[in-house]
Amino acid sequence: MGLAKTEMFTDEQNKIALFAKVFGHPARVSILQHLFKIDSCVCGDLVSEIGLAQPTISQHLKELKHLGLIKGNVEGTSVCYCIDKENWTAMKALMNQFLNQDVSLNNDCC
Amino acid sequence: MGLAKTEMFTDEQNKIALFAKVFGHPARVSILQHLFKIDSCVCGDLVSEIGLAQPTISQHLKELKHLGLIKGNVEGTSVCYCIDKENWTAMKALMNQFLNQDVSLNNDCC
DNA sequence: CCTATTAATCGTAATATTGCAATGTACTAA
DNA sequence: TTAGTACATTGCAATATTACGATTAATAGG
Repeated sequence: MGLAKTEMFTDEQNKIALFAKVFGHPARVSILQHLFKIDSCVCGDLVSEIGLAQPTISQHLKELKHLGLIKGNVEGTSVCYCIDKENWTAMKALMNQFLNQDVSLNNDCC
Repeated sequence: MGLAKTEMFTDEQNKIALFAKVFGHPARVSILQHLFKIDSCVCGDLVSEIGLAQPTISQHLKELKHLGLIKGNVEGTSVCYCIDKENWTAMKALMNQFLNQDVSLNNDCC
């Protein structure tokens, strides 16, 4: 199928999965790290920095933008992309809640 | 293609992507949350709890196990799955490092 | 206007993921 | 031994993802 049955899960579970999915490709991890590092960016930089073809980078940027994690505005012939701080912070809170579930329980059956 | 070019990224980036990918499906998020909640589990519980077919759950468990996030031992006819605390903690550290990148920079170009 | 530059979009091939029916395996109980 | 239970594996159909060449759209500079 290749189609997740999202209707049987909670909104929270689906939201966590959506964010995680976008981090599930090293190119997008790399793009985000680069945006944090240089704190302002254009697409061209990313193409030479990362080494994938321009349409491929553009597509990854689109996915990140679609989830609201980055935003971009046109600056002449190039586009300036950067992290959307507000949405990043909200995403971080959601993910931390999931990741920081209490691990110190007594499930010593394994 | 459908094939990520992992060789052009750092080990860290690939590792983050691998963990994120496994969280990129709501069924696996749900399984992990359930394992945390009841703090000991068998597969049958999950099948009735989550509502996907038994082979599907089994496959998701396999992926979680492959990354070391859960472990399971056979208990008679059933299998007891639970969170692998040590690996979970290590994964958490890696993901937090990625998620907690400093957001308070002055990228006010956007 | 014409041309160069930059990035988005389209189209498509290769591969991966999801889900499940059918089947297999391993153990338990009678 | 036989039957039942619990889970894993196999095989396959439907769909999604990744990557990129070719093209398009938008802007800048002459």
